[in-house]
Amino acid sequence: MPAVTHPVPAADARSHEILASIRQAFAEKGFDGASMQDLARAAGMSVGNFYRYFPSKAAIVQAMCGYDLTEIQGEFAEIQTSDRPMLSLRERILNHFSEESLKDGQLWAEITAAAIRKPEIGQAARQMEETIVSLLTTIFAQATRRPLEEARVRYEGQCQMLVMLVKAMAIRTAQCGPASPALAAEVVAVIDRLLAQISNDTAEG
Amino acid sequence: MPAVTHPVPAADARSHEILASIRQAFAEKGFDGASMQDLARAAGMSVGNFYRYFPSKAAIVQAMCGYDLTEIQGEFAEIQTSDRPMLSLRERILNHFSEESLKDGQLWAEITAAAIRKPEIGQAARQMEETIVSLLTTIFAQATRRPLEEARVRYEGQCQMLVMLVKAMAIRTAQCGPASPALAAEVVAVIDRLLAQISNDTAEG
DNA sequence: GCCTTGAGAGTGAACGTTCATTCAGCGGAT
DNA sequence: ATCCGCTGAATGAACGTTCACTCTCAAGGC
Repeated sequence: MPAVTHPVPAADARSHEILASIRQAFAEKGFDGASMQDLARAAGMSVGNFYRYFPSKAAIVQAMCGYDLTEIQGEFAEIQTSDRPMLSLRERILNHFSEESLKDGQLWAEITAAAIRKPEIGQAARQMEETIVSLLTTIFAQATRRPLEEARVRYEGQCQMLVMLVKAMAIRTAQCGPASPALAAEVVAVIDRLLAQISNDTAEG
Repeated sequence: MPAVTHPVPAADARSHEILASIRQAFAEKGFDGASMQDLARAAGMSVGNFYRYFPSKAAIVQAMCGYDLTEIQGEFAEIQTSDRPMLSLRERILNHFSEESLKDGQLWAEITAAAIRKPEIGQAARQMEETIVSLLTTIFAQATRRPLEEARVRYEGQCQMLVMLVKAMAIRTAQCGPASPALAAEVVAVIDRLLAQISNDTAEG
């Protein structure tokens, strides 16, 4: 197995399976609310064996972040190879609002709260956001035909705004149910304005 | 004492004192992370006595929401009686970004996570948001000289967007530290556009 | 003046439960 | 015979909650 530079290796298939099966239990009970017994039961194994995979709850969250991150990187790879990356990006973002985000929002609410309390988790969560910002930047650089470094400083605010908005919507959906059409329209308008602003900001004209 | 219609009376002075003194401890340890012993110690009293004021952790959060809500209602009252309510509102919103929001963001991250898990807390949190939306609506109705009912349906999306943005920024600040100037500029731009849009939407021209 | 009363604020030990964590031991493969 | 993946009972600490108790003090009878 190649040594990974991530803070948590956890890349093996079994860990992924376990992570997938405890995801819901973890989201429903929260970081402190979910006991190791709960999680082991959700994973369908004994407590002792569970400890062989995740020595602490923080490790679970870190691994979960890593897991989600690779998924997101895959999504971005698809976006980048599509023929209209900016449109494809928009579509994926809006997709996050309509479906499945109930579970995701709950999980992210928990992770966010835990990230503020536990430094190790905070680091993982922050690294996740930074990576997403970086992936967005790559797409924006491509779309505007600007060097990556220039795009980084030029679109920093927009990237962070996008990440914050998507996360806020996911959490809000988990808390209040699907957004009202009025709110959805407002959010889409902000996102569209933001993306259009970047699309019209190409180098050389 | 007059009967209050709020779900949680908790309006007496001693409860307020206790709430203020456990606020930080609660935010730092989280809903499940903070034990009743922790909270009693933070309040400077014995466990037994603490239970006389708050029979459960959910009751603490509910009372905390009620407490914050009256504070916010006071703020809105000041805004409403100022000579330029829309400007005053803008100022107050931006104020929330610069200062003190570290502690508030942490607390709100905790409350949000807990709100998804525990229905009683979810109700309190949702009621809080609804009240704020309602207060915003009142100001917007006044500024546009429209009847309240019309303003309610007309500005629903904008109000919810504002609440979501302010909360997201507070939580983000607690997690990542003060926002970069680029992000701050982006958020302020969205808010200004939103407020300007409403200011220019007066009835009769 | 002085004693009695009782209600309100406060205490902290005690209860049974659940927690994170460990580890002696199990069956099946080699 | 020996490894290996796995089990689940065991451990002590910490948990939420209760309760018998003390302290303080104002009211009221004598």
